[in-house]
Amino acid sequence: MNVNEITAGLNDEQKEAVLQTEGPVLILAGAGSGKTRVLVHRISYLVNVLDVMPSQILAITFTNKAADEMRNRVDNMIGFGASQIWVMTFHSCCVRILRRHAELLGYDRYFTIYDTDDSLQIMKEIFRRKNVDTKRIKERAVLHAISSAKNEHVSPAQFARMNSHDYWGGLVSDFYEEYQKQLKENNAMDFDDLLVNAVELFDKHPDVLELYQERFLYMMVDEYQDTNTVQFEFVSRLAARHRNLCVVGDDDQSIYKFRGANIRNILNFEQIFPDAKVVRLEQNYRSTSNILDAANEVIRNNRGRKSKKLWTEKGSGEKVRFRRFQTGFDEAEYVAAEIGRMVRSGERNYKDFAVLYRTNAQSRLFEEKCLFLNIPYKLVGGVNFYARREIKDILAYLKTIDNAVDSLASMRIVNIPKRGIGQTTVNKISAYAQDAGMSFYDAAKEAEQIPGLSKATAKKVGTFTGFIEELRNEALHQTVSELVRTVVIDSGYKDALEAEDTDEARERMQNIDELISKAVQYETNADHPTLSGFLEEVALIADIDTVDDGDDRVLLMTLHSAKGLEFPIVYMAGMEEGLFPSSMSLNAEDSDEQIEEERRLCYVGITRAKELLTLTCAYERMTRGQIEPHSVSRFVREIARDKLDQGRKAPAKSTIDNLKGGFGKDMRDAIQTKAFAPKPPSKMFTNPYTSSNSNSRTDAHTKTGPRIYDGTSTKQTGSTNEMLGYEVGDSVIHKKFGVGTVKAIREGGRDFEVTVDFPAWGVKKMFAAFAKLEKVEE
DNA sequence: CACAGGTCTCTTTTT
DNA sequence: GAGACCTGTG
Repeated sequence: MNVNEITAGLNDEQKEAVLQTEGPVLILAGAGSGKTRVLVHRISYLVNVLDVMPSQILAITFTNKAADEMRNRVDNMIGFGASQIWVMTFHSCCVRILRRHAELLGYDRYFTIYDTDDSLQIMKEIFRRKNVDTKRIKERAVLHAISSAKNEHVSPAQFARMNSHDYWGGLVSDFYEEYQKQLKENNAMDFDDLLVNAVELFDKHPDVLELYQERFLYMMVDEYQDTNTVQFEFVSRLAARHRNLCVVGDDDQSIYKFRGANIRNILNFEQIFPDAKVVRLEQNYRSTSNILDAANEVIRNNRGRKSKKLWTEKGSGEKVRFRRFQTGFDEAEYVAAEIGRMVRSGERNYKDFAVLYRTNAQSRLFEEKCLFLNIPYKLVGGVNFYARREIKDILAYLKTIDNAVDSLASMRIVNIPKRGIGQTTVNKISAYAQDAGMSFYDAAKEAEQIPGLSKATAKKVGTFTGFIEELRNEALHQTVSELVRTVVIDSGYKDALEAEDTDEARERMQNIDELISKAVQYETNADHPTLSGFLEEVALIADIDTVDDGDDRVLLMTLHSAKGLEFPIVYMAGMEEGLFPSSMSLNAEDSDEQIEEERRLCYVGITRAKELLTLTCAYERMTRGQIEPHSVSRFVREIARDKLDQGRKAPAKSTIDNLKGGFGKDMRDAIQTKAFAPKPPSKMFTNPYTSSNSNSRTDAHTKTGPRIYDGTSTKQTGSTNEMLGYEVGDSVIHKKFGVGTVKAIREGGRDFEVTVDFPAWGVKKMFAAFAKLEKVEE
């Protein structure tokens, strides 16, 4: 490949960014300006034209998904040798380096990586030991303070020097030190430590730093606006020698301040590197001009930006739509129904759509409506797969096998499944371990010597440690996936779950099966699969990384998760003051700054859309179980009225009225479901775009179209239909099991026990209030 | 020691 | 509304 081939199809600025390989380079890449493309072509140019060895190139991204995508495109473009290029996230890059040199920092190479939940457990233990009243001081607040310190690369000692003058500062210094001590004893690092320790390694061992400085002739950092101070230090130390550092970012898309991102890294790049070349990519290849205009109108309300004006050659496209609904239910219903309609009409696939919102809590409404309308979706974020209890349990076994020093892991599983080892026993072992300066697991191995433990108890503990020792032997000649299977079966975990015989237990078992497939996947992909390697990959995975672009489904996710992605059709939901921008930002002391960050988030959201963008909001929304009125987000108002397609105004109808009338809570719940369910057209909030019900009624494609709630049925008395909205013989939909037929309804106390036959799951008995079944028309 | 039932707290965003 | 934590009982 020659230069012309590599730069073919690039615009002048993109070409410049590709060819400007020497020295510091700042690429200010507006949304949708083709920055990934530039980076990929730049790497190709380095390798194919300048004959740089692939192993001398380091490209850093924030998410695994971004790294994978870049890796694939690089592979396709340069082929042989591409795998030698380090395309990694900050965290995985640091881990890779730290594994190799962990001993120099007093860790061993099998160190474990703690997630936020693990950190919280450690902090809780410290609170207990120090007898701190958790009502007055929150563990999470302390952890947050520690994390901020780490992001600024402030050590416990430095922190103490700077902050010990007041009570809070003194307390945090104290806990910071203790927390670090605890982690080190467990041979564990948290997310922030990975960066901090990598930088520490470089600072304390110049020879190691030199090794990597020599190696990486060319470095590229993506999403530079979201780097924090340690990340900056990491990068700048590595690049100090050859100074071929190319950073790509957009200050308008800086949305991770809460995580320590330091926007000055990008704003001051030219001060830090006075000889930096600056390239601006301002042509947008993603969105129509209407969408781009809306984005520009919103973001221009921020101050202190790098001057930048995105433009496009694309046509104007459709106007940005704005729709306001009575409730969040109506909003979700509208969105889901419209998606369903557009897919059924054949103009779109499900994967063309994304629904973006500010908070994860909003996802439930959309999930429910999608299920209801049989729309395939993938929910990104929320509870991470790897944070689920059963997964953490199994991983704790693996961690104990791999790194017996990780006391958090061994304490977690010593009585899982139940072995008759209670809290008292755990405390005694733990105290013994503390005194002897050993790990929990090592102390457990000496159970019979621990004072206060009965013979019988010591024997139970011995069974546990014996089992772990067996597993260690197995680990020597079993693959990771085999080992997971062995753990699940031999520990009795599987039997315990099966004995429970509940839906929840079955779901947990399914998750474990999924973990096994992930292990298999890891074994096939990794060059040298190891247990540590698997644990590491699993620890650093983000939910967005699991999105497969090939699947045909709607994506539901937060605005934060959507960064870096694009979709033909985007819905931004919950455009309301107090939700977006969040009330937190409105009430904060540095409110102005925080609102600017929210505005950048809004900008990110708008610029995800290629063809059609719909902003939605609700008059009233249920928060904390309470319905509260909401006004339209300032961000919507910042877009000139004539640029918005506002649909047709509809009369407001308060759902609160529907709830009045002295019902008990159960009754109210039952009614509430109905009140929010699709209503007959005559009663409905009518907007030309929400009339999905009348459409789907005649739509032959819909096998399980939306239920048309018959308002007259409330006039009947005493029937289950009135109470539940369905009766024996009806088809109902369940959140998890899908559509099934009601076989029986039995009144039991305050609730109904409903028997439903689900074709895919068999016959289930469930309580109506809990199962939230909804009738579907056949 | 295990479990059930009640109480309290918290919801911004995440590698 | 959901999850963690506490408390009392078997």
